[in-house]
Amino acid sequence: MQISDAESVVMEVLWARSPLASDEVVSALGQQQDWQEATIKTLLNRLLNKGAISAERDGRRYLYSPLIKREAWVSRQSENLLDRLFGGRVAPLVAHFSAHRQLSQADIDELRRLLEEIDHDKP
Amino acid sequence: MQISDAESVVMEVLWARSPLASDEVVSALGQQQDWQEATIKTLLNRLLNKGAISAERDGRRYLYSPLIKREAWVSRQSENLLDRLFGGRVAPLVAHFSAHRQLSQADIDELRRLLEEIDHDKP
DNA sequence: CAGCTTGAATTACACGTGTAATCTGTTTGC
DNA sequence: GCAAACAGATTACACGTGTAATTCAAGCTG
Repeated sequence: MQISDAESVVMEVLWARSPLASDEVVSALGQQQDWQEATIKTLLNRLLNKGAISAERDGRRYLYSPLIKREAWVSRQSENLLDRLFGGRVAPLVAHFSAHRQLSQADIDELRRLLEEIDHDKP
Repeated sequence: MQISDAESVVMEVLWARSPLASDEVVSALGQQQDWQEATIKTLLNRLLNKGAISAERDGRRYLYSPLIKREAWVSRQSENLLDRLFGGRVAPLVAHFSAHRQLSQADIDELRRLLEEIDHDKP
């Protein structure tokens, strides 16, 4: 199942909190997105048809919840990019960022901690 | 400038070796891609119109070369994904992979080497 | 009961993209 | 010189997407 860019913005709202009625989604997006209500309704509908979210009746309206997990979606996206751009390897990606974007000291520290953790968890 | 998925496949060929005539691109893709010649011609043309590649006349045909650098394109793609999925931070991305995909020992070693290198280069 | 209001569903429409087929103009073989 | 071949240019066409407006149905209000 494919989730478009605009749709993923709506998904993020529902991943953050759910279930939500459509007008709650609208107001959650009000700040950051310059969309008409109708646009958001369309996106909710498309997500519904795709089976990415569910709708539970609540009186005269629906409450929407994600059906797919953010983790799964993030995995698909990341692996896709990793495969296409870095031969499926993580290290070259990190190397790329270290060459092109400042990795903050905090980033580096966190990565180091991560690596140790991983090592300890390994049998 | 936006490069679509199909277009990027053609770009990869030209990034690997250039300049190339269209039929060379076709045969380079013959193995991995199941496209008609006409399709590849279309993609070359679109890339040309977008200014992503250049065409230098060579007798009755053209030789195509990339105008944008792979590095730049990779950067845009990666930062875009990182921003959308991981709040723009590298560490959470690595954490995600370590949780969801086996990081091989080779990966881990390489990451560790990378971190040391970075540390030494830092003032 | 007859509108108003309000959610949701349906319809709209332009644009990029994937995937070609066809046309056109030059070159080359007879 | 004329036909065949071939490279590039133009045209095609369906589908997803971004971005809505319009319509429909069901309560709510006076």
